[in-house]
Amino acid sequence: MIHISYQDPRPIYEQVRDAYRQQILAGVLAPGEQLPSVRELSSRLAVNPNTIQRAYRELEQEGCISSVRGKGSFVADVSGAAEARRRELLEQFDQLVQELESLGVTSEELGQRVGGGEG
Amino acid sequence: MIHISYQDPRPIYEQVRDAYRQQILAGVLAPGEQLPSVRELSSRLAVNPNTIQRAYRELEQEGCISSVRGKGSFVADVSGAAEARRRELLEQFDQLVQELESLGVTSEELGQRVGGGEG
DNA sequence: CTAACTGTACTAGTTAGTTTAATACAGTTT
DNA sequence: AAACTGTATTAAACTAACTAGTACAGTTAG
Repeated sequence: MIHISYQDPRPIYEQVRDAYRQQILAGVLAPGEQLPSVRELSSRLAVNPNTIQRAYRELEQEGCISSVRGKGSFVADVSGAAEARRRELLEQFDQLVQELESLGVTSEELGQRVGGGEG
Repeated sequence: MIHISYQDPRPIYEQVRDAYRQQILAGVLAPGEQLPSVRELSSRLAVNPNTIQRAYRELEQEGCISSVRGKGSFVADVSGAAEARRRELLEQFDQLVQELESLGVTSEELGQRVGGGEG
């Protein structure tokens, strides 16, 4: 299940969309697996069905899910969407590295940080 | 000078605030240096003075600038603000690394990426 | 002191985005 | 036929961002 927070400044539909995208692209939810229906999820999260529908619509446009009238919404085959997301995050990564280095953080320090506990 | 974009979904005051914060903490603008006045910058960017004032107010709260009634706004001594910003960006960095690794990007790949052209 | 600059505060109105609400239609399944 | 599914539409409420106008307070140059 996913959670939403009213403390989070992001709109609800973005929280729902981002939470499912993360789980789907990470493989937590397998291709073909069914998502809760628009009405059921809106009821569980105590928000309006339109809010959930917007999240699902954007997930479908991204290629993360496939919605079929009368049947439901299902996790899609996401190789393409995963690659697009990877590129997007790597771009953010490069920008972040650049700003951190302008603040005096060294490449070595960042390298150790991604390495975890290897060196 | 800084630029704003009406294509950018971020509010104008955030664009102004973030642009100056970046330049100030990177040392592009030296401590003591005077910023354009609220009225002058609002005129140059063709936005309302209130919008600029909000950006300046937040920069002052962050410790990046110091505003004095009647005199103007000046770049502050930013060692504290820089350290706070560094911590903030490193937290974002860690989250980004975690999400990238959940997409199958390896630590090695990210390490090479921060290193630039060293390997 | 006056004029022209500076930051700051306040109120009001507009606009855009988010969310809710209610309703309706279309396809699937039992 | 009934109960589920996604989808579309319209209206309203609410909030944040932005604009507009005005006013006040401190500084500086004449």
